[in-house]
Amino acid sequence: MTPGARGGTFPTREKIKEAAGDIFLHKGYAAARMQEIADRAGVNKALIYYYFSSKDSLFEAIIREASEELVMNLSDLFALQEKDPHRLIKRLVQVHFHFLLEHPQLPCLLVRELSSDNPLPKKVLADVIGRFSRGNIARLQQLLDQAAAAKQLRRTNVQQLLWSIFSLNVFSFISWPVIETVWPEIGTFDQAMRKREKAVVDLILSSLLPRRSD
Amino acid sequence: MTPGARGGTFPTREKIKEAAGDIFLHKGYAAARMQEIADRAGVNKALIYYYFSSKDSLFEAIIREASEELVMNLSDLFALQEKDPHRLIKRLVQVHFHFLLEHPQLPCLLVRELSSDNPLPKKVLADVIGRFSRGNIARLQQLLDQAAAAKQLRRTNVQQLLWSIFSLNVFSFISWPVIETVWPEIGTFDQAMRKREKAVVDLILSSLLPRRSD
DNA sequence: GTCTATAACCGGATAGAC
DNA sequence: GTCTATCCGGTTATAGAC
Repeated sequence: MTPGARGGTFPTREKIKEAAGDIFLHKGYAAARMQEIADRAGVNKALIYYYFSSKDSLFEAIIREASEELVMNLSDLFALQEKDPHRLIKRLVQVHFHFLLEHPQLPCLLVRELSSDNPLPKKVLADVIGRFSRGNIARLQQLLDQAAAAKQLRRTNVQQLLWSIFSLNVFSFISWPVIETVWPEIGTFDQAMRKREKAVVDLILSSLLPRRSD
Repeated sequence: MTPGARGGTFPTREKIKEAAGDIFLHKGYAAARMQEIADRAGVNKALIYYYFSSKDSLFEAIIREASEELVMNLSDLFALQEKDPHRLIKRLVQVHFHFLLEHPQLPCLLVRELSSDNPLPKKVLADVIGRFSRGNIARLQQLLDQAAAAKQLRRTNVQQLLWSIFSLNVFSFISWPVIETVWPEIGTFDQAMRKREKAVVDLILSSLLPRRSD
């Protein structure tokens, strides 16, 4: 029987997954070494192959798990049935941003692997976003259209808006190593990210409001 | 004597660099294979080592060259001495976006390598951005402050603004493989990027304008 | 379940002929 | 300058003892 099939807890398997997450996230697939994963997990390298059939299948387990968590977070938000688009979008930006705070290296990993030959990360991410989109996007566009008709917000394309939110949030984390280097006075990671979250929320919400000239 | 030291043209060396650019950009450093670079360049693998001492030095040549080009583009823009901050920022977004259109894979490469152990990409990029920043940023902040004092624009932090522009533009390209998959009705790469550029310019400029409530 | 030992392979780099 | 042939270290993966 495959280990893990019966549903108890498997500390060794979990330790390996945790270690693999750290290493893959930090190095990317190609540069990650099974020996290093084994060392960090405190187990023998051969033991990894007892639980996972190959480097590939271990990698898949890692990214699939992280992606599932994001979908759940976003779905929870929409389940709240917030009616005010302004507040909903503010929360959307914040929920996404805080998810990234919990997984600051995930965006780098996905970006690294998205343009590689390995089709797996793209498949997983497209699947995740696709599941989130179904329903939620149409509903958000409807709220935006109503608010625009009432002159409360500018007319806005929901896909471009989500693309922008996604870009601003994810890239805040991806670009951190560079920002830290070229702009040291911004302070520690935590300080900088608190400021950054405010700036992103402010940018997105400002762009939604009607202009003085409207 | 090192090949290339006398300044003539070196078609083979150039062919290798071009091929290496394609492969490194597509795969990242660790996954790139010297054999594959040789095949694409149409030369023997050993010949690469005649022109470049190692995989490392070939990689450095590639990213340094691309980065230099971006700095030149941005410096040209600021050399124009545009006085209207609204127009300057619009041009800034567009120049950066069009540079990325010419090098659509560069952002992915830099992101991939930035979080790796190789310190080179970070050094190169920090150097490039640092050189652009010197002077230009202070001047832009001054223009923004003047416009804010005259109530033409909202009060804006220039670093957060540049961070946002950088994020929106770069991530448009990085996320393309995903966007294309989850949102196929957006059309071809060219069509989508034309629309995306408009959306980014619009988002940034909207956020700068005073709100109706100000 | 966990280990040691090793097979099998791959890829960067070099030697040397032409 | 360009090629063929090869070396050598490192990495994934497996065999088999305990």
